[in-house]
Amino acid sequence: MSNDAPTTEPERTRAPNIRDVARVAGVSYQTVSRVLNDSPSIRPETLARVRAAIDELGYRPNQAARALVTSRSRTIGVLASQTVHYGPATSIQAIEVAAREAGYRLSITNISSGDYASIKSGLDYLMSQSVEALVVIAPQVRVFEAIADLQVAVPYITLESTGQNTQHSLWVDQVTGARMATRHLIELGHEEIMHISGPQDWIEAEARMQGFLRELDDADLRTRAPILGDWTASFGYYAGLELLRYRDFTAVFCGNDQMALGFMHACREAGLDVPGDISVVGFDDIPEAAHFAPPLTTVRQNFAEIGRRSIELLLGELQGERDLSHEPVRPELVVRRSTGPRSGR
Amino acid sequence: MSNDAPTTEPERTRAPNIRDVARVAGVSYQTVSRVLNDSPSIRPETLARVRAAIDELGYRPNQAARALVTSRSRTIGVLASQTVHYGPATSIQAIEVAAREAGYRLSITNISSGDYASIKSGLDYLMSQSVEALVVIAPQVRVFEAIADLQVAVPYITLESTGQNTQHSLWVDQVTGARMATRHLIELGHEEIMHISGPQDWIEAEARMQGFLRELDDADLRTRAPILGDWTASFGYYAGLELLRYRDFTAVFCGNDQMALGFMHACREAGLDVPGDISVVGFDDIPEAAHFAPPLTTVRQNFAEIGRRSIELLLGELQGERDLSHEPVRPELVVRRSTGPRSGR
DNA sequence: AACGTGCGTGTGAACGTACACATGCATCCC
DNA sequence: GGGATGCATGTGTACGTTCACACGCACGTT
Repeated sequence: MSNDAPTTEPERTRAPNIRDVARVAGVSYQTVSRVLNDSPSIRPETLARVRAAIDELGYRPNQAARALVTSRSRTIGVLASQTVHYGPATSIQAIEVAAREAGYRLSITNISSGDYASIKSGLDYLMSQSVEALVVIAPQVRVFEAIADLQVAVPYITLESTGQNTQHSLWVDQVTGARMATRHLIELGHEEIMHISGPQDWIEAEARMQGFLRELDDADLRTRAPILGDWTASFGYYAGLELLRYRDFTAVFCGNDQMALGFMHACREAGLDVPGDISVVGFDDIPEAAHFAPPLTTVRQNFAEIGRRSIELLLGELQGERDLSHEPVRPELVVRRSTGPRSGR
Repeated sequence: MSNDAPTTEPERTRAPNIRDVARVAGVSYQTVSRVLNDSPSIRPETLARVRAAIDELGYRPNQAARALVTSRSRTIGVLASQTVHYGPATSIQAIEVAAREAGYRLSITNISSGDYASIKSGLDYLMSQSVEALVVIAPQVRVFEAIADLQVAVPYITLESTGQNTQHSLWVDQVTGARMATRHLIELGHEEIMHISGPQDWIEAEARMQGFLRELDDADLRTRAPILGDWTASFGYYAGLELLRYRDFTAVFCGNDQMALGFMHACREAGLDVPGDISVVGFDDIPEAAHFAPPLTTVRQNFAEIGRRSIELLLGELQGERDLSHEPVRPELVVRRSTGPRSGR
């Protein structure tokens, strides 16, 4: 049956072993193991022989076996919820780069919904992979319950904060960011300001809303109930169509850039000028925001920085450092052309 | 030093074993194993006892040990390159959902750059994780060399195609999509059409460019050298500023929606109306495209569908199916308001 | 000359699980 | 009524690796 050309094909039945390598190199398997783990005490000559054998056989260490005996997977778990979004995706990218540089890999799992079972299942999977540390980019409130319930035994960090779990959190100060955005509008003379928020069970959405409300409060301006959206441009559009029927406001602070885009679309359709008639501020500063019509004033979050630092902290904790002092990352207001002084209506 | 409250903390030294569970349940470890693997022949009573023991100990099967002995990881590897982009991210999301439903998990690795070493390293990692199948969403040309060189022994599928490796590819027909976009412009009377393309080593970019050129050729229209961009809105903007100094064209086909956004921004700054003075078509139909100014005519790709089907095919192949007949997915032209008849200049 | 010391290397165990096989027991058929 | 059959469960072994320890050897020291 073996119609294959009778080349040097070595009976492809099973992947080469550490012992196979040892046999070829003429050493014991332990010596091979030492080579793999960069042991210092090994003769250069032996090292070369082993390396040659590895190449010859195309040997690749079996991670499962290694993980089994060491209980170290050299893997960092990521629990995410919306990897399609620009922010999380950017953070994850930075996390991967930082992890890779430290010799770690990522195991990413998405939770399908924000409910408890889904979160627990995702966390469960990561723990059973024996990840050594955990980054949580699933900004739903229930995540914290799940982490507590499962008695997560590895260092972990969440990329958002409810303000209570600061020890294990690293976050862009959303409240401050929202206040900056709101103050900017106030300083331009706006007094009737709307807020289109994200979903209520998102920590960021809640924080941005709080910042908005507090800043208005401090300025003794009327606060009005924010609209609860879903982060999409479409929602911003339809919310805009609705809101603009009354036009009892001169500025809008949107929970993210996409909703701001949709809202500005609605403004155009209603024949209103941004910023002439209505000022709009977004949040996130996605790369496209600079090219909206008009270019969007927004609050920049350094997602990559957050990702990098989370790995830095986690790695430190893995090496026994206990001093996890970290401050919230300050966001930055980027003023473009979607905001202007209140029109003299 | 242990200042912890002396609660019922159960000597946290090591995670519970399959044998620990067996001891508690009063059965052999093999019986526990059977419960874990849904073996049919087990008494309901025993089953319940084992389940109870599992819950009591908080036992979680060790995936590394399991993978070691079975050589099955129940994991599908994903080699990606730009998970920040909407398309890949959407596909990955769909892949994860489909994989999860089939009891599989994902191991995603990003290649840091398009060079061979980076691709090989990523592929290497996935293979050493003993993934059972592979989805490649890294649309760089060199990926195919790497797959061949490493003699990837598991079923794999690439989410793009060079036209030669159709057996292992599942793809949206980019050429047809580009032709549809171009024909749309031609039918509107445009004769001088520019193309702002993606990077040359991206398979999609190349295919879209080919479609564009062929359609122009079929219509006996003048073809001109496409601009090679980098997919970003900023590139579209600066390319637009440059191109509009001459204005020797009346329509632009952009390689993706982001570049189209940037280009339209440049048009506004140059005081040109879209579509009055210049028609613009994008590619991808990202969710924001419907809210651009003006809403963008573009070519929709069903990224989620592609993701779903890739898992379907892979799972079929894992179960021995050899008939991997699959057709390229047809894209769809979405006409919005960024295109119009050629102005009578 | 005997001895500790360090280096380079080898031997036995262990990690936690699944598979092949063996066992005890009840049931069925001729 | 005795052997074949099926069910529920238990025993040995293997997967590929690392860790703790043991070993032999060439040093330099006392």
